[in-house]
Amino acid sequence: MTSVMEMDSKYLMIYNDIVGKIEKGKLGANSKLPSENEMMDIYGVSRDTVRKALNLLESNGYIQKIKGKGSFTLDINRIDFPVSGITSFKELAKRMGKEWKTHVEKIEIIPADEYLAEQLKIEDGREIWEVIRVREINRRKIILDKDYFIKDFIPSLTKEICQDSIYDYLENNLGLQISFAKKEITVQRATEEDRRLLDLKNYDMVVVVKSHTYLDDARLFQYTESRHRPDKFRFVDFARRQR
Amino acid sequence: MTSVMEMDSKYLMIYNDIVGKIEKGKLGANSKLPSENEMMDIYGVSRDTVRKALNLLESNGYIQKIKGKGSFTLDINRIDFPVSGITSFKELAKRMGKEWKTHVEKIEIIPADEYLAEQLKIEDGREIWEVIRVREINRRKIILDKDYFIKDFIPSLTKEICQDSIYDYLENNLGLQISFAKKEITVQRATEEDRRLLDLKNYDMVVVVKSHTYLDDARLFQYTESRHRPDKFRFVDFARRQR
DNA sequence: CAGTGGTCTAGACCACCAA
DNA sequence: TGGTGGTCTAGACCACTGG
Repeated sequence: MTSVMEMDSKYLMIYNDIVGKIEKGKLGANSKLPSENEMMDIYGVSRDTVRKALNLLESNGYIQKIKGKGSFTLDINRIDFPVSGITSFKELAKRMGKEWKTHVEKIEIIPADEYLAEQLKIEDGREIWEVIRVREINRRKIILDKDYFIKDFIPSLTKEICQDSIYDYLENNLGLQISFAKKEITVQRATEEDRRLLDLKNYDMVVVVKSHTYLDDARLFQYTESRHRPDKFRFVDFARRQR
Repeated sequence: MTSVMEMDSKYLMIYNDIVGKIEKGKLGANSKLPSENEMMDIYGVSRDTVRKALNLLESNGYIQKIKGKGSFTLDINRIDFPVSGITSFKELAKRMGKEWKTHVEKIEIIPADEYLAEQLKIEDGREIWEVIRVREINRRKIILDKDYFIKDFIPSLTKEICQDSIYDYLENNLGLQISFAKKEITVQRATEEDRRLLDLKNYDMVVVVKSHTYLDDARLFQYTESRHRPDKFRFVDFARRQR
């Protein structure tokens, strides 16, 4: 209904400005950024605001701050497919610039069985959406996505929405704010369903990414199993050492 | 030489205090934390210091802050094997409380070949340490770790160090500060070496985790390939949605 | 409405680094 | 030594939640 007012804060504007410069190559690898004091003048903000932007850049792997020396861009190749984080297939595919397609195999309201009820932390038999989609990249069916949403959050769901992006619909039409997810990556024997729906070649295993996704107010609303052909799976992560 | 003075800052003390309460179960799932104003009194610090602690808790998946309502603990099961982040096998094994053992297959100084030179961003032929270790858990050889360190950072290396924890040695004896890493997870066909050194049963694939690890001052010093038996591999991640 | 977290400011002192 | 980032403070205004 109401369009979300996108009022970016100052520190986010600085963050986005520098991210842009890094990704567009205006700031090469290992460049020294202006000091925090200089940035105060450049952007006309307080030091704390500058620091908020720099901390975000650091925790997202764009820069490294070194006490007494300054902040430096990292030469990590951030362009290459950071599956880490919460990103919809559509967002990802767009970034990769590959030819892609989604086949919607099933959209149905079902009562939660024991397993799904436990995953979604609801009572047995509560109504949930089951959405099964096959992702095709470069004309090969490579990913099988099985999504389960608690019905209460999503009154209606159409094939068009599922073919485009469900996250897009949730965030821009229903006003739901997706906030965080817990993910688990394992490797399993392929099921009959995997073999039927995917182009598995002669592989007998699939990579399974299970996600529990939560809203802004910490309510769990989605459980997903994303099943990938092993040779086409790649997960890139940036991690900082915990002291 | 000099023992590192561990002077924790105020916000880290608050962070650790709350992490402890959550992990010891003193703060159950979905508990409401005191408000930021209350915490100022409780800990006798300024609001900004409280907020730094809370932001750390939030980005590490311990709590969720909700505007106008408060901060709440998440019921995410943080005990279960968070392979995410940078953690040595020893640290991990200790946490899991399983029976484990490390077999050191090889410690050698070799000249970097073309591939390793590229991975470590050094010239061909520069001296590097090659350390090959097999990790045994519950009497099964499950992980093959192939580590490569730039020799300049590590003058000497012994079997004892490799059997214990190289990270421990680097941080506590050489005074090197490990800071961040870029990781990539893929699945590959098992090599002859994998089959020879691991108990692969009848699996013909392995999960390969490649890491580039960097020091505090953003210098790359390590490249690692960690090769896992597929059924024993599990990677758990906590991710926040990027706005 | 009072209380909450989100942002921003101005100023202070410290530890580290390079010259 | 002067410049850098790291921590901490006190105060301000805002937007959002609840009763």
